[in-house]
Formats: sequence, C-alpha cells, structure tokens
Amino acid sequence: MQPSDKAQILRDSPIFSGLNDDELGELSNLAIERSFMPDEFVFWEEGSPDYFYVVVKGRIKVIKHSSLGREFIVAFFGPGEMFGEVAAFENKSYPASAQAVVETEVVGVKREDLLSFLTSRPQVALGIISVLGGRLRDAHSRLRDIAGERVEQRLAGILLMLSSRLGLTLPFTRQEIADMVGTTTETAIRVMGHLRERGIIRSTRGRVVILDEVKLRLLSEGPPQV
Amino acid sequence: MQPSDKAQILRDSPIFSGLNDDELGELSNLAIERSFMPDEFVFWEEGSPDYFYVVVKGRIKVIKHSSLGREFIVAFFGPGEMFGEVAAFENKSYPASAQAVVETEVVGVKREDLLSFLTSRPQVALGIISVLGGRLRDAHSRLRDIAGERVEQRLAGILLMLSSRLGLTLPFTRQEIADMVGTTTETAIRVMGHLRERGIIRSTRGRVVILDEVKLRLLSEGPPQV
DNA sequence: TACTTTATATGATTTAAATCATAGTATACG
DNA sequence: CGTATACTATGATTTAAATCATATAAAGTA
Repeated sequence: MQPSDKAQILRDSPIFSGLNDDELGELSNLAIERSFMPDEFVFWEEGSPDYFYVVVKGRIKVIKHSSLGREFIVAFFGPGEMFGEVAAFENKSYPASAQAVVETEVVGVKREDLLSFLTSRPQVALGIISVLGGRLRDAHSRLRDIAGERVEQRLAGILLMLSSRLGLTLPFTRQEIADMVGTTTETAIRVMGHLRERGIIRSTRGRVVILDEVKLRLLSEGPPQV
Repeated sequence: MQPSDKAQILRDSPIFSGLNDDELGELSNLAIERSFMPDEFVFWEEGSPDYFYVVVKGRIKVIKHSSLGREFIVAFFGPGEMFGEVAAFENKSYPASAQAVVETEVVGVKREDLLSFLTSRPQVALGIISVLGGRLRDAHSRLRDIAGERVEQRLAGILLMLSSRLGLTLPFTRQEIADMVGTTTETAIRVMGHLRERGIIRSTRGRVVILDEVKLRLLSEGPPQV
C-alpha cells in the first residue's frame, strides 16, 4: 500500500476528514496496515494496547466474554470507523477483543504517535471527543434497555440502531443479533420468528431485512399493544 | 462566589488540573454557578443541551427511564467530576436526566464556550478524551455484566466499582443500588441479605459497608463455588 | 409525642427467558 | 458430489428474577 493510499483511507474516515494533505501525509507515515482473515483477532481483551485502528475494508466485531464464556458483542465497525480507542487513550489493557468477521484490512497508528499528533491538532481531538460521546450515548441507551426492557423491545432497538448505520438490510446471523441483544440464539430466533409473522421483518440465512420500520419503532419504544 | 473561587474549583477537577492560573481565570470567567436542593433536576432527558457541568459540592445522579417508567441510574458524580458532557460534545438533546441527590452546587460552562476554549487547549481536550474513554470502558463492562451475568454477580461488580471510587463505605439505599444493577428493590435486598449472612458486607439504612473485598471480587468474577 | 413517610425485610406466586433436546436446511468444501 | 458444518427452527422443562402482598423498623415532621 502506498502512503498516498493510506492518506486517502484516513481522509475517508470522518475523524480525519478535516485534515489537509500535509497533515494526512504526516499521519499516514505513522500508520501501518494489517490484513486479517475471517475470525482472526486484531487484539485480545487484557492485552497491552499498542495501536489505535481504523477499518479500511471488511468488518470488525468488538466482543467481551462473560464469566461463563458467553460472548457479548460490544459493536461492529466498518470502513472509516475507529476501534481500539478506549485502550489507546487510557493506556490500560484492551477492555475487549477485536475480531475480523470477514477478510478485513485496517490501518493502525501507535498510541504515542497518535497522542502527540493530537497535541497539535485540537480539531481532530474534538472530532474524537464527539465520536466517543456518541458511543457513550449508545452504550447508556443499551444499558437502560438491557436493564429494563424485555427481549422483544431490546431486539427491536438493536435492529433500529443497526439500520440507522447500515440501511434496511442487515447482514447478521441470529446468533450475532442475540449476542448484541444479550440473549440466547434460541430466544432471538423465536422473537424474530414472531416479528416475521407480523410482517415487520423478512429474514434469510445470515440476513435480516426490515420491512416495517414504523412498527418496529413502536415495539422498541413501548409495551406491546397498549 | 468569586471568580477566584471558581478557578479553584475547576483546578480541583482532574480535567482542568493542568491549566495555569491565566487559563483557569479565563475559563472561570465563562463559568456560572448553580445550586440545587435534593431531588431538583439540573437537566432533563430530551432537553436541549446548553451547558457542560462540573460538580462542586454534593452529589448528582444521572438517570434514564425505561418505557415502563422504571429508573436506571447511569452514574453518580461527586465533587470534581464532569457530567452533561455527552450532549455538550454532540449537540444533540441530553440523553439522560441529571438530578441532585443532596444539596448540590455545580459550575456550568456553555457548550460553545467550552468548545472554543478547547480548540486552543489540546491538553485539556486529551484529558477529556481520557475521561470519556474511561467511562466508555465502564459502560461496556456493565453492558457485558447485565447481558450475561446473574444479579448476584452484577451487584457484586457494582459494589466493587463504587468502592474503587468511594472507599469501603457506600452511602446508597438498596433501591439506588437496585437501579444501578438493573434489578428490583426486593431482589437487591434479598441478594444483599445473602451477602450479609456470609459476612461479605454490613448494612444499615441507606449505607453499605464492604467487609470482605476478596470474597466480593471472587463473586463478581465467576460462578459461585466452583 | 404521635403520625407519616421511607427503607428494609420476607413470603407466595407468576412469568419471561434460559436451558436442554432434537431436527430440518442451507452453505461450504474436500 | 456427497458430507460436514453452520444456521435456523421448535418443543419441553427448568429457573432466576419479577411481581404481588404484607409487615416491621427507622427517620422525618407536625
């Protein structure tokens, strides 16, 4: 990969889109590129944090395991999105693992390099603050939902959140959705079967299509049929 | 309150501790102070975000309500800690409500003022990034716990998280703890009764004391008695 | 002091979802 | 092409926790 390619990739990321060519050049000289096969790990929970990453191509899932070994999916990230940032900015071990879902390319910047770069680029720092703020907002919403809502509502909420980023066709298996909702695969299948019967979604193997966003939103917001 | 007082308060906050006197003066000129009686609200969920706040004295709880009206406590904040930051940096409505627990004083800085101040203070921006990163880390841990662990483990985890910030004596009612754990008051009382019988905690009205941190940590980390 | 309110405590019952079990069906791949 | 490997589907059973119902005790207040 040429430096100019890396610069182009970084420019496509919302966080760095405000940089001029010189700055992009400087940053891309600091960046390395890495490729991963499906299911390969970029980093492991508890590992020491070296790099801050941006997805170039493919998809990364960030996961945490429960004490019983169950997997909880913190988030999926696609091209242009950053990950590994929590550890990078705190200099503690990675709080989660990152795993490639499909063949995936990422660029990484060493944490010290990024921090010193940010010292002279407050606009980029503000952009990162804004991304972190958005993620914190999402995390708090999910916390409230998991703590207080039933599986059907939580699942509806997750589908809506995903579709706001990815459109109406969602390329996820029931198991992946279950791991985002915080339920079992069986329950996710049952609930989604119910949604399908009511014409709210359509589903095939590894794929869900939202047919009736309005009904889905009603479901996610309140108790059923009041 | 004199400007110098406000400067002193801001200096005591970890985020602004690196500023020199001039900078603190500038920032404190931008800051207003507000006082709240117990149960008074600083801002409401869905309200438009004007200010970024730092607690001076007292305690603030940040809460979200579920669709059934149940309260979920996102966090408590004490002197020196910031809140309202998610909305301030994203310019969307407040994602949660903030309510004084006891008589509380805060200082507030208008979002635009803070943002322009940060533009020329990258070190402060990095400090905020670090605080946000830490909160995101906590939020993800809680998500994993609520999604995958049983109430006893989650409750143990919350008690440990609180005690890492506040020490071994925790000034919370069972109901407040239940609202942080994401369970009912009755279940929280039952589980804590069980912990008390095993000598892990001691409790009085509105107060919990951790007696055996080691056992509590074992509980929070794994399935009981393996 | 008496009276109200709030917090703690516990029992009985219900329920949502997990778990256990089994089977059909696409997709990948040797 | 056939066989193994996910993924989807559904039924039966169990279980953790919510809900419903009271009761006691501590703190606040008139």
